[in-house]
Amino acid sequence: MARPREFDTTTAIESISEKFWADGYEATGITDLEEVTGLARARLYAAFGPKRRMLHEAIDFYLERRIDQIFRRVDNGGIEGVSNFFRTFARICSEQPERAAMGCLIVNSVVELGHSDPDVAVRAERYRERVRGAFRSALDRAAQDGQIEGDTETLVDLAFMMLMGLYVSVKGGASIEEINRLCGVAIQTVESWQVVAPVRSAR
Amino acid sequence: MARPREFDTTTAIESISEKFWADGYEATGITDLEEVTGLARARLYAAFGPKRRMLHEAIDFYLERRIDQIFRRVDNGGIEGVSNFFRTFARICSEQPERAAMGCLIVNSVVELGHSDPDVAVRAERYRERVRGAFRSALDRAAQDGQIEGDTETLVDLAFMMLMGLYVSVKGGASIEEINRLCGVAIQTVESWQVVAPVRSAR
DNA sequence: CATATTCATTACTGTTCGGTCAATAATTAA
DNA sequence: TTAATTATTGACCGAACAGTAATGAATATG
Repeated sequence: MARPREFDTTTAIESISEKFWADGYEATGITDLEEVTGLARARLYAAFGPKRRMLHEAIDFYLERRIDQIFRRVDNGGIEGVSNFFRTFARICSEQPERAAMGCLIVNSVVELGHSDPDVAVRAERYRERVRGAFRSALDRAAQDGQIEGDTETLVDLAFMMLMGLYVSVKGGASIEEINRLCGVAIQTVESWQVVAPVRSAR
Repeated sequence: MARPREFDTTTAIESISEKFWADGYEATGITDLEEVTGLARARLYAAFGPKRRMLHEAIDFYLERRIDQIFRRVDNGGIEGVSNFFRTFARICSEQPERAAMGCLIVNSVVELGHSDPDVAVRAERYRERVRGAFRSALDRAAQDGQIEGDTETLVDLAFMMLMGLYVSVKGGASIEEINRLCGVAIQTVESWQVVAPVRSAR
């Protein structure tokens, strides 16, 4: 081999990821990516390929370094794993409102680009399965412990839909009060799944 | 006044609305709008102003002619009003999969553009209140009829989050089976709110 | 030390973008 | 009939777009 690269591709992708995350795919120009990375466009193209590839790499980074980390705390966490996730969601909205208002890079990308780009679609599927998988394993554990009864998959569906509702809401600029209320409903819903006694609990 | 306009602005806006709806704001060029309307760009600009205004008009059309119509069937509809809404959602996904995959123009716009554009934000708020208002009035009626007990607003929140979850899912290219399952969960959830007897019902 | 290979830099490509303008046509009010 | 007003037309901006070619600098291996 020859001359080594003078910048770290991972930190570059991290910056790119943040930009796409904050502004969306079409609204982000290569010039913007030059700014946030401090790299000339030719360097970006040489390292990552065309703009779409940059998005794909950005999503991969986001999946590995954000989503996976967050949902590791949900995995096998029982009812609390899921409810605490929504608690954390609310907390972040309070503590870092700007960041929270960015929503989720993958949800944003999917809604903006639809399912026409197969490379985005496959990553969206990976995301979906990571998130749902975390909910599922947490609730399976809960079922195993006798914490809940009934069909786990239904509860996974519900948790997933509620999460998407939250992402759409924060992107729409919902107030912190509203987000807190929605998260409260989500938490309350999740906790209502818990069997408190030998007798089935009410809503 | 003077020379009358040779085209109907409403049908033009309808076409524009469909294009933004299908492809998103940034991905839609004025050239695309010329195509779908059959009008030269200068005519579009003269009639509607800049591109952003065209989106605003498109959203207004969408609000009045799509959203309002759909949710009129939910207003004061009781539990059935809400559950039937989700049933209709599932049916449309089966019957018109392409159209269903477009999701919701306003959700799409909000997720793509965020809350930075105040003219989009105010329309998003109007949308939110129309949708939630329909759910609320339906559930208020249900409470009035003794069909449900407990806090209506919580149920409105839940219905809204589930709907957003569905919109994100269809945009992400979820299979018809998956959509049917998610709608089933939504319907099941809504129906679980119903008090079946003098005794409180289980989940 | 030579050279092959990769990287960095700068300038630049052609295209498409949103938006406008001047000229002409059509209409109504006076 | 004329003056005023508005709509249509087609060409036309400058700017921003994604992407590239060419040159020079750095380094690993022979």
